[in-house]
Amino acid sequence: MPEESEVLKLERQLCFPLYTASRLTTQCYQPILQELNLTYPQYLVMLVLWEKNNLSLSDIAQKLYLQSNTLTPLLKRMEELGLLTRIRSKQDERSICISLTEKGETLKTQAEQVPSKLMQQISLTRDEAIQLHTLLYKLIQGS
Amino acid sequence: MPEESEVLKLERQLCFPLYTASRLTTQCYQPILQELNLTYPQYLVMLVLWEKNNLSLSDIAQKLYLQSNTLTPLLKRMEELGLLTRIRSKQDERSICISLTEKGETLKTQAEQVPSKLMQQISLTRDEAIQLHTLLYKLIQGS
DNA sequence: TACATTTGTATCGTATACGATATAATTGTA
DNA sequence: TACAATTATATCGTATACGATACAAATGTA
Repeated sequence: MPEESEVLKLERQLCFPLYTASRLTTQCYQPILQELNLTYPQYLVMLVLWEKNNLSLSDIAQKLYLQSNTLTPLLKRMEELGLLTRIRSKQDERSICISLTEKGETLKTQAEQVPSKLMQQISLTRDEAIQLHTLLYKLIQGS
Repeated sequence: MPEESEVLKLERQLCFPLYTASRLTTQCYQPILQELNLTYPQYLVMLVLWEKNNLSLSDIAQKLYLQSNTLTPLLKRMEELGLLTRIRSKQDERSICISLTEKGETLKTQAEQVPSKLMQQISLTRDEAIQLHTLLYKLIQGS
């Protein structure tokens, strides 16, 4: 059992490198995504929609583990940017259907360069990246 | 080489689980830290100060990879909570010395329960946690 | 069919993050 | 020693995050 004075050391925590690696990685995206005029969370929404268009807010929320209080304003900004439309569903008036505009669809071609550009900046081998990927998903599944 | 249509899949990205794991882990802290009346970034500042008191803002910034535009308001709030003091250094009037108050020092005892409480909620084995820790620091060092 | 419950979004308030910029103190240097 | 460059914080604007709550539409049920 470690001493009391040890358990609170910053370097012993798992959360801190998680939080920091996430922030610094997002910062790595910034110059790349700036060319697409997207923020990082906006890019995530685009990834979801490029994969499957015409989703409800709650579909996106579930895929990204985000809530309406984050997504509603985020999607409104993306609508203002002309990337997508937000239309009330007729089957269920509570639900909102998010669809890519042509501009949003077209952006995908440029975005295809993003992942490789990012991986070039990252100091992990391919194997380490896969390992990290696996561990992170395990952590997420348990949350 | 993966197909174009594959490279943008959400599940292929490293950044997304990193971002999500970080957010969800921070959410795990929330009920635990609420007992200490601390937010997660405030807790990080406390970890730094419990380890070494009387640091400048830039010392803390360097350890947490944060900037003054994040730390200044954060530290002001913590000052209002009575956890620390912010006093201009006499040797260098540009610098500000952050010191724990007695209340801030005392909180450490309660905080010693936090790491184990958190680890109980996490779905990783000890080995996996160590592995993840190592990979994350490698990622951070390269940023 | 009234009505309580659930569901899908939205709103509000607060606390980060961070790029860009400002400002005052300090340092380096001709 | 004037003065340009650097350094340590602070301020501003914008965009998330998220707990708490509101609200209307849909659903379940007596």
